[in-house]
Amino acid sequence: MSRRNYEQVCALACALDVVGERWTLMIARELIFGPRRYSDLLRQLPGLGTNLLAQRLKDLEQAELIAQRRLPPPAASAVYELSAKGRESLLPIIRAMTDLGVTYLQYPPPSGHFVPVSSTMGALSKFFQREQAAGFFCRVEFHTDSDVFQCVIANGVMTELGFGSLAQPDLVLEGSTDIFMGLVVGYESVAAAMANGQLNITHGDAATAEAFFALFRSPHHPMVQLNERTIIPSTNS
Amino acid sequence: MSRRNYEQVCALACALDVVGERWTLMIARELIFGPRRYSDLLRQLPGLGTNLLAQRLKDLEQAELIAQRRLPPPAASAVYELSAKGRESLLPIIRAMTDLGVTYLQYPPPSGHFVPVSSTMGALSKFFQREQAAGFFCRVEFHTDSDVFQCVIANGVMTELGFGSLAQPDLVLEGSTDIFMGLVVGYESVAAAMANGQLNITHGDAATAEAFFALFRSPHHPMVQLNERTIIPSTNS
DNA sequence: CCGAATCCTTATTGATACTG
DNA sequence: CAGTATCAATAAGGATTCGG
Repeated sequence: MSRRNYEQVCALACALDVVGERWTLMIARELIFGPRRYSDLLRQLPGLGTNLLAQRLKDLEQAELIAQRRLPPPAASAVYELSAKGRESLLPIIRAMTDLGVTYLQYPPPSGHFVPVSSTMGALSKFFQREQAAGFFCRVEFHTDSDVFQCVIANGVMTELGFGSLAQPDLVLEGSTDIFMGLVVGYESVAAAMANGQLNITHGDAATAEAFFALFRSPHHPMVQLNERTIIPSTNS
Repeated sequence: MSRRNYEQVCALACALDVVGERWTLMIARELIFGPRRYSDLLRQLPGLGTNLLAQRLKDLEQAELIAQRRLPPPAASAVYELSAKGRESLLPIIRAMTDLGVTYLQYPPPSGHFVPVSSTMGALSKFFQREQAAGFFCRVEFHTDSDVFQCVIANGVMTELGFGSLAQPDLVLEGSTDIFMGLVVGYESVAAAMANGQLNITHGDAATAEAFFALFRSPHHPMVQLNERTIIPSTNS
């Protein structure tokens, strides 16, 4: 009852036999910024059935690309994380894929589309403009309904990007992944999002937030075009 | 009737919506070394139904990753080729994938596995050891049942790798893709393959062929291990 | 609640036959 | 040769259930 595979003497075919099935690379993406639980994965991947997730995790574990780690009691929960091999071999694939994918990304997205946390974090990484950030220091904590993540810029370099909270944040933001993504790609402005009530600054001030999000930009047409539209503050939900 | 897609605001998801379906990247691989006809693709991708090939080609063309070109009469046949965007965005993906895939490649392959021409050519590219080739010059032409391809090493650098014949070859080899692949990864020796009748040297001599294939090696365990087995010339079919 | 396993429906695929 | 049309086999999606 082996999985369907290409049965070719070909490195690409072998790779696709391992990570080419639906959802496999999406699951790997979810693990890039840190270990995640089964239910985290399920929540961040709408449409993925629980049976398939279990299957894919097993396949990835057997391929030694991820590992299951059982947290010490009393946590009593297991987390999945990328193995060293997984990080080394999957990250280049995902990087090359996202380079292609951004050329098809539309913003704003068709309604009903989901904005995963890890995609928002990926945008922070991919759209960061180092040249704009020279000498900049900022420790930012993001809070969504279900996740807390952090981004640290130290002397113009992004030194931290991952889950969890910060000891001494300069800025603590509360909002949905939609809003955070909109701010990163430049579709949304801090002022408008605060006026909407979609963005809450728990710690720090709006000026710091403006300065932080100014460090990011998508180089692609759809977003540049939409960026201009933000001159007129929009009230879209 | 739109294709199933992930419906996420995520560059990886967008990329997978475009090239993540079964066979899509395999078709792209077939176009790396030059334009190919519909029937070439079908022949090199056993198991791919003709309806699916037609569908995938349409999808890739719509995504502007490939283009259909109609050859001038009297050829009267159409070929598919990678577009500039296709080459720029798909080659990094395929490269990253093959880096993963070689770690799972087994040699010799389970029986019934197919050795595509483009995979053999890919092996020539991937396993070429520049350090071993310093000052080497060699123009090699390969003939299989259905294809002719060439590889030129000039002053230790691989300058040509693609379909078609050479004006002044130093070496012309006739054999199956299986044999060529075995020679490239070091599983098969020129002497044994000639003795078997599986390799025919139409032009040039065995010594040149030995010197040429000595330029290649797979760095991975399965092949290294098997390489040692070739000390005992095998008679496997 | 977490981490699956089981059923059942729907969508995609693979193989074959057929057409301009 | 370059596809379309058809249909059976398979895999994915969704709801529900079950054991720690």
